[in-house]
Amino acid sequence: LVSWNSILTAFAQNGNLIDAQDTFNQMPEQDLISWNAMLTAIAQKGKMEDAKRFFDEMACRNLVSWNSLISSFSQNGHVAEAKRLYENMPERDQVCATAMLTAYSQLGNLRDAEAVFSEMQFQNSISATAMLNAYAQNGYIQEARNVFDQIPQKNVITWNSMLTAYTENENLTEAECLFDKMPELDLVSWTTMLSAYAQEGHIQKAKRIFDKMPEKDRVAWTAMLRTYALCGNLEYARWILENMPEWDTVALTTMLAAYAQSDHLEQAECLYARVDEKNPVLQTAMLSAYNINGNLIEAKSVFYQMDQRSMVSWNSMLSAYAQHGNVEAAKRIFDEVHERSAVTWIAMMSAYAQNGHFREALFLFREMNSFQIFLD
RNA sequence: CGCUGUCUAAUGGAACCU
Repeated sequence: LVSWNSILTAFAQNGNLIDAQDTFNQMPEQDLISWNAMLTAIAQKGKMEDAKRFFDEMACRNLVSWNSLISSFSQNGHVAEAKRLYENMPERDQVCATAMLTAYSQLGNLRDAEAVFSEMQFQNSISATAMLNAYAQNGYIQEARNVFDQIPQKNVITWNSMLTAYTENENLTEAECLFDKMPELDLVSWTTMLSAYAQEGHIQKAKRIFDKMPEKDRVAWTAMLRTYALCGNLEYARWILENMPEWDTVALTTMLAAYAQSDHLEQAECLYARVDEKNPVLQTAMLSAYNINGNLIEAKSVFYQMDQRSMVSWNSMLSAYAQHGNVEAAKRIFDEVHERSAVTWIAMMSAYAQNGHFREALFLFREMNSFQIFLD
């Protein structure tokens, strides 16, 4: 049973829902762990209606079942639903409280995050770190630091969180100071520091960090690639790409964007052609590379080749039409798209504004507020 | 009897608008 559950979990973590489902159906017996693993697999895919139905069908549930469902709701942006479940739970533990805390924080709702934290029966270092991040992400560095100082057992994640608190708030001096004091450095610590230097334009320092790293993963390589891209050194950026052990979508999109933003569309095309497996994210990156350079025809061609058109690709097409003065086409996309983010709304508003339709832009702005779309 | 393994919460890189 344990091995069956391991297989099930492995599929779930790869996002392979079909195989996970097969495994679940084929195993000789299922225990609560199997049900929970299956629930998580469905929910992580964002199929929240299915997840809820599965949850309701479960013969018995434990805290993990509840926590899994609640975390998934909040991670998929349905914080209100997560909150409803949270308040109806038979009992609560630190896991779901921490998940709610993070959800509130990401909505900018620091009050509720604080409330959840202080109502917790036992605060552990994970929940405290989540609170630290909540303060930091909403701009309260000193409060974050206070939480940090009060955590008795700090692990690498705690230290990394404080490091990010400083770098995200552009306090490089404090970040450096903290970095030097850290008892242990992992990939995240190094990469955080590297990106901080990159953001401030300290290319040499970033490179020095990169060279000092005892080991590097794809994230570190991509961060270094991005560093060179940001300062317009495309050759070094490409060199990094060619030397990284394994390419992934993020590395490739970073390189494509770098080419597109500096008028090297041919290079972008060339790199794109070299990739065998073109996934929707990569296609979207190439599409917007064309759009940045005003090539609506090629952008459309990529767009129509895609079998899954993500919201990001729709947004890109919308603003491409707007740039060409075709407000009607932009509006058509806006109306027909089945999912909108804040970016969609802003893109449509500026489509109106850039083409002189100020009244429509204002109307849309009011409509957006009534839909409770919040800007980051 | 004890221990170990399988499910849920905290930190780093990219593409769409401003």
